[in-house]
Amino acid sequence: MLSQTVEYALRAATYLATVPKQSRTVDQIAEVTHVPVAYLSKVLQQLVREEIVISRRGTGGGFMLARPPEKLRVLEIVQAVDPIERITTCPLGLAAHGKRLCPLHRRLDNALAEMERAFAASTLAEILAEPTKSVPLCNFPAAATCR
Amino acid sequence: MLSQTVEYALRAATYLATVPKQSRTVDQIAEVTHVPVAYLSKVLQQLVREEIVISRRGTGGGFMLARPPEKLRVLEIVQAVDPIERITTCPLGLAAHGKRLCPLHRRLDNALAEMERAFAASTLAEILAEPTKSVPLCNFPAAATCR
DNA sequence: GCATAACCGGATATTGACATCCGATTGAGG
DNA sequence: CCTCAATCGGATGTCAATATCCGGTTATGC
Repeated sequence: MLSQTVEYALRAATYLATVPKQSRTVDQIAEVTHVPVAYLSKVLQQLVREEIVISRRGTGGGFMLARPPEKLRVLEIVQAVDPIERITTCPLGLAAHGKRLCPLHRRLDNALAEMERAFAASTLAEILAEPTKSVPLCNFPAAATCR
Repeated sequence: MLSQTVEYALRAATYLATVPKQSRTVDQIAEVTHVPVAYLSKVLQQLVREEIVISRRGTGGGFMLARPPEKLRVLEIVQAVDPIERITTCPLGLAAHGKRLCPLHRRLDNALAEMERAFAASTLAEILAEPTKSVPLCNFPAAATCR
């Protein structure tokens, strides 16, 4: 339902949000987020192209959020790596009819719209600010307690 | 986001709902729904196993809804062919911690829950009953007007 | 009981998502 | 300007989703 790539991108972004304005190398991010390092590198490149993240090469380089966590919504990260494709025309491969969807596809598209809304509703900052008492599992920077 | 298989299963089920208690052959269903016939056959077999649809072999056989359209929810068809996998434990591959999700995965799972809710909200009967005036595109049995 | 209609199940492409590898490029620091 | 650290980009490998094919099985009707 949600692609691995989205999951990886969100983990990376969430981690970077815990150290805003600082950069981390692919290897560092991979270790904390448990994402295969080579693939994570590709995912981060996508985030760079979409200007979610900024990269710097060379010594002391790495990846850094392009904006403060308050200004980064989960939806933006999803759309950057694996966009939610809304249904805008009848998928039956029919040419000559307008933009109106049949009741079935209207409902499917509504469900997709719900997803978008849900993802647009949170920023990375909100995710990190959440109290999340009682064993903050999978939570950064408490990653050490997570294994 | 939604798999082809789900799309195909829903088209087939929606079509069968327009002729409840009657059976249609794979070829008939494939023609109306514009789904590749060989693959549709596999999808229908899945629906048979999940008791969404009943099959009969031999002359006059085919596929038929197992229940009246009022009793068939979109969600059931989705779950039959490509189940929505809710996030029940931290996906970071960590063994020794409970069932509690971190804020990030809590939100992702909430989005999945929204999808489930959206799909559970409609029955096939409701989809067919919708007024859908003004060129009922992609709509059965007006399939002829659809091409 | 034979011919025909239709689904069933297994074997086999094909395609895109996921993943790896490595040489090229860029930047920092002495 | 040389070395080292790090990303970048292209080539390649793997696997599950999609899709096809066909022989086997079951049911109908004569």
